[in-house]
Amino acid sequence: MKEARIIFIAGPTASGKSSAALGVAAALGGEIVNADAMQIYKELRIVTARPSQDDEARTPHHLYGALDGAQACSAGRWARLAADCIEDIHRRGKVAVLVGGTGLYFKALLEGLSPIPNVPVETRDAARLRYDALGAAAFRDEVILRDPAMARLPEGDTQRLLRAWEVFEATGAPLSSFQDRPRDPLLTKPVAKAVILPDRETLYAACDARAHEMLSNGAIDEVRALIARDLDPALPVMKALGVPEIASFLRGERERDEALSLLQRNTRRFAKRQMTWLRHQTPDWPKYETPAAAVAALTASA
RNA sequence: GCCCAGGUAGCUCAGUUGGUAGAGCAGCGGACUGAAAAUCCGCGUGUCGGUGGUUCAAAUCCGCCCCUGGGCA
Repeated sequence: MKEARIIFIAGPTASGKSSAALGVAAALGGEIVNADAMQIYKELRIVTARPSQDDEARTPHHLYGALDGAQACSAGRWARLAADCIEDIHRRGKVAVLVGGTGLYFKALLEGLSPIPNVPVETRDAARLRYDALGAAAFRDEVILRDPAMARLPEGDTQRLLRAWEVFEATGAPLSSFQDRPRDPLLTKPVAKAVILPDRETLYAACDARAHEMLSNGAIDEVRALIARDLDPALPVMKALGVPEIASFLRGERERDEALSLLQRNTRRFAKRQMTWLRHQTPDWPKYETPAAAVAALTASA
């Protein structure tokens, strides 16, 4: 592990991975790179529980608040940004500590994504229009006609059906034909990995506490400001946990307490999904129950 | 102490004239290839308060006991 100058720390929300990253970076002389799909947008510092300005002042942080919410990030885009960051950090002679909860992002960097050309925004919009025009069932039929392998997708899986449709529309080739090709990893250097998987009860309590704290510490103003921008509701930033819940409170559709318990529940469910993903998709990553244990393991042989 | 009303899933409750139980919420399991904090798929998880009795059969009927509300003392 001594030669690993890239460190990945993954874990569900509220598992303490940010503090683990700080610990590792401090011990090894590292810089931190965000691997979280929502913390990359600049609008939501509080709602996405980004590292504090103090933390950022103490240790260099990258890809936090790096993009405007008016644009959509993607696994591919993030992976390229992250690869560049890692290169820069290494040029400075530091260790790159990547930390986040978006498993797909780590996977995209580590294993690469199938080589699919960029789909223009217009095509993406066209997919949505087509979906609205045809309805879920007929849209799925059309996708399967173009790419029979997509028959595995249930009618309700709008996001993947849209993706299959737009890739065919943009390239004239079925999505599965790209997915069958070998992927090109963006990283070839050795990586030390850790997954933080806390006890379920502890994690849920942390989720609840975090949501509560957010709401009393500016999350509402933050979401109000975001809404004022009047962005396309389909944009990722508009779907960050906390945005829909708080927005409905701001519209007067529910009480503050209701919004809080809804946010708490949704946060717990999200954490559960992350745990499932991490359990099954990272079989060879060492698992730790606490951030401290992960830090200890990652810095032990350094 | 007496009189009511209740004790059924983690919670709130349904449960017709007796046929070993079901909703909502919570929860659990799983999938995951460029919007992944997304998008989906699946699953009732139960000493029906306890104990005797009636009955072929009791969450349902009867007795006693325990517990929780409320009322009267």
